[in-house]
Amino acid sequence: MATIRDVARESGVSVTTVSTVLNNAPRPVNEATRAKVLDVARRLHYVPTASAIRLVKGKSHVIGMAFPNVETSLVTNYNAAKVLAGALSVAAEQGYVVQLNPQPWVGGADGVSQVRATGVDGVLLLWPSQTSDQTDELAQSGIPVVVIAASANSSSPLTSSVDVENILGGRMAAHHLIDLGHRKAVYVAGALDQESVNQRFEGFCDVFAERNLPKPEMIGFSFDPDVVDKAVDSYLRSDSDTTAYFATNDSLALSVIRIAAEHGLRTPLDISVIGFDDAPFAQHMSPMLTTFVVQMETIAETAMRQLICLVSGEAVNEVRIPPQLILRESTAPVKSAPGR
Amino acid sequence: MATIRDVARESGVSVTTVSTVLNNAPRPVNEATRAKVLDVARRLHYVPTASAIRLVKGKSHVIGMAFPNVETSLVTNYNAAKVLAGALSVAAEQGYVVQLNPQPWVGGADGVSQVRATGVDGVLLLWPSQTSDQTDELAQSGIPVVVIAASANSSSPLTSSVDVENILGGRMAAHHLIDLGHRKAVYVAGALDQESVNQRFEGFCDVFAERNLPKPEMIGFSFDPDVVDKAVDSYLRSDSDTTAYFATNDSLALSVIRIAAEHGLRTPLDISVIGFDDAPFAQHMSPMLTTFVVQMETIAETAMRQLICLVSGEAVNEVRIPPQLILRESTAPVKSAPGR
DNA sequence: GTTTTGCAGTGTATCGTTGCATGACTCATA
DNA sequence: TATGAGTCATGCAACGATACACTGCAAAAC
Repeated sequence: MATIRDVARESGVSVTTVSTVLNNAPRPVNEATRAKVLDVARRLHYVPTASAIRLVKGKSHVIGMAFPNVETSLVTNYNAAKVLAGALSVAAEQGYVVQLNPQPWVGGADGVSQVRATGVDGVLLLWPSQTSDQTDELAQSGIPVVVIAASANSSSPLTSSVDVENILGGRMAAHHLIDLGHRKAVYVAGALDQESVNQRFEGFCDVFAERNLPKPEMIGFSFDPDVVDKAVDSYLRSDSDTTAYFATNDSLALSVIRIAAEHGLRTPLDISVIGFDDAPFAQHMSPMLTTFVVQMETIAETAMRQLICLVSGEAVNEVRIPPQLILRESTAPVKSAPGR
Repeated sequence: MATIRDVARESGVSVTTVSTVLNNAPRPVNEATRAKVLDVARRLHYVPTASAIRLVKGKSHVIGMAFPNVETSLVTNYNAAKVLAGALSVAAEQGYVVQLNPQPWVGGADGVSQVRATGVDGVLLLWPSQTSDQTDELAQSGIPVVVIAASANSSSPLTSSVDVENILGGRMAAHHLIDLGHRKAVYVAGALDQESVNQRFEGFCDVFAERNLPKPEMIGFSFDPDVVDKAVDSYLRSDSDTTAYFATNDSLALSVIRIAAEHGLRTPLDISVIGFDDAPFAQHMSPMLTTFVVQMETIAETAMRQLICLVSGEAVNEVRIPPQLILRESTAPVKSAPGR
C-alpha cells in the first residue's frame, strides 16, 4: 500500500504539500505541483490510512451503540432494530459510522476504560437497566453519552438523554379510561426497576387524584412473566369491581386479556385494557389492542443528532417525546350496569 | 488525557519500558520498575489511544458489515437481525468489533476506496443483489471479504462465502412433493436475478427429471409482489391439473395460498404449497406453512469465523449450509381422484 | 530604503508498538 | 587477569497523516 511519503517522494515535494493538495486545504499550492501530486496519488492508488488520520485528528467519526445483550435483543426486541435504523440514518447523513458493542459496556470492573479503548467519539446508551454512574464517568473522561429511553441522571454537559414522555403517557391512559366511565383501575407493572414503569404509574395516578378517584393499585412487580401472570390472576380472584387495566407493555396487556377471559371477563365488554409500545401483534390480535405508539426511530434519530452535537462541542438539552395513544378495540365505555 | 509519554516521564523510564510493562510483553523488566510504571499508569488513568495502536499494528480489529439498505432491511427483513446477532456473537468471542456501514459500499464510483478509508480489517457482505466484481477489487487491495447468502464469484484467496445449499433445498422440496403423490409442480420465482432463486429451481427440476416427470414451470419473474400475484393468478386461470407449488420465499407461498383460495382451491386439500425461509408468520397462519428453516445465525457465525481466519492470514474454504424442511400443514398427499 | 503582505513550501511533534541497539552486569575460559 | 559469551534491563527510532510554526523569496506599500 502506498503511503503519503511515497507520493511525496515520487512527486518531488514534501508530505505537507501532498496532504495540502489531497485535502484541498486552504493554502496556496502551485497549479503544476498540484497536478503532479494528484497524478502520482492516482497512479499509486493512494488511500490515506484511516487510523493515521484518526490519530492526528483526535476524532474517529465512530459512534458506539451499547445494547443490553446485543445478540439476543436484536432478534427479540422489535424496538432494537428500529433504534438501530434511526441512529444509522442520521449517522450516515452526518458522516459518522456506527459500531455495535458486543458486551454491555456499562458495568463491569472497568467499563469506562473499555469504551475508551475502542476509540469511539461518543456512545449511544440504550435503555440501560441500571441507572449507572458510568455515564458520568464516561463524560468525565471526555466521551459524550446520550441515553435512549431512560434518563441520563448526570449533570455533565457531555451527557443527554432522549426518552418517551412517560408521565404524559400515564396521564393519557388515565384520561382515556376515566372518560370512558371507568372509575377503578389497576396498573400492571411488569418490571419494577425501570424508571419508565414508575413514571407511567405516576402520571396515571396523578389524573385519578385530580379527578378525586381512588388511587390505582400497582400489581405484578417482576421481570418474570409467570410471576406477573400469577399476580394478575390472584388480583382478579380477589377483586370484582375493577374495570380498567393499564399495562406497561403490550405483552402484559395480552396476558391480562387472556387471564381475564379465564375468569369469564370479556375485553372490552367487561373490562378495558391499555398496553404500551404498539408491539407487532397488537393490531393482529383479537380484540386489537389499544396502546401507545412510541416513535422509536424518531427517538433514535434525535439521540444521534444530539450525540453528534456533543461530539462537535455543542451543548444540547434533554428531549422527551410524547407517546401517541392508538385507540383500537380493547377499550370501551364501561357497562352502564356495573358489577358482574 | 494522559499519554504513554506522560507515564514514562512520571515513572522515570522510557516509553518502551512503559509499553513493555503495560502489555506484559516477553521482555525482562525489573520488578521495582514494573510496579512503579503500573502505579503511575493507574494514577494518571492512562488508557492507550485506540487509533495509535491500530496505526502501528496495522489492524483495527473492526469488521465492516455491508447491508443492502441498512436502515430499512434491519426492520423489515427478519433475517438481517439474525445475521447481525450471529456475527456479533462470534466477533465478541474473538475480540472483534462490528461496524455497520450506512451505504451499500459495493457499487458506486469508488466503493473500494471508501471501504479502505473506513479502516476495517475485513468485510462481511450480505446477500449482495449484484454479483459484483467489487469483491475482487477489495481482495486485491488486501481486504478480505466473506459473502453471506450468495457466492463470492472470486478466485482470490482473500474471499469466501457462506450460503444456503439452495440446490439441495430445491431437491428436498421436489422429493417431498413427489413422495406425496404430486406429479405436476410449479416454481414461483419472485426475484429473477438472485442466484439462490435459480439454484433452488435447478435442484427442484433435477429431481423431477430423475423421476421422469414433466419439468416444473417457473412463474413470477419479478421483484414486484403485485406482478408475481398477477402471474400466479393467470397461471391458476389457465391451468387445471397442477397440484404442487414451491415458492422461493414464505411471502410468495402465502400469496399462492390466498390466490388459490380465490380460485376455490383449498390448501392442502386441493394443492400443496412449500415456502422458503420460515418467516415468523409461517407458523401462525392457517394452514401453517411447510417451509425451509435456514439457520441464519449459524451462517453468519460461520461467515464471521471465516472472515477472522482470512484477516489472520489463514486460508478457508467456502461453506454451504443445508436448509431444513419443516413439515407443517400446507402440504399433504395428493387427492386420490385428481382433477377438480 | 524599509516594512508589510502574499506565496510556496518545509520541519516537527503527535499517538503506541516493536525491531534493533546499547550498556551494565556475571560467569567461564584462555 | 584479560577476553568473550551470555543475560538482564532499558533506550532509540520509525511507522502515517495532519496541524502548526516556521523559512525564504518576491512584490507591493509606506
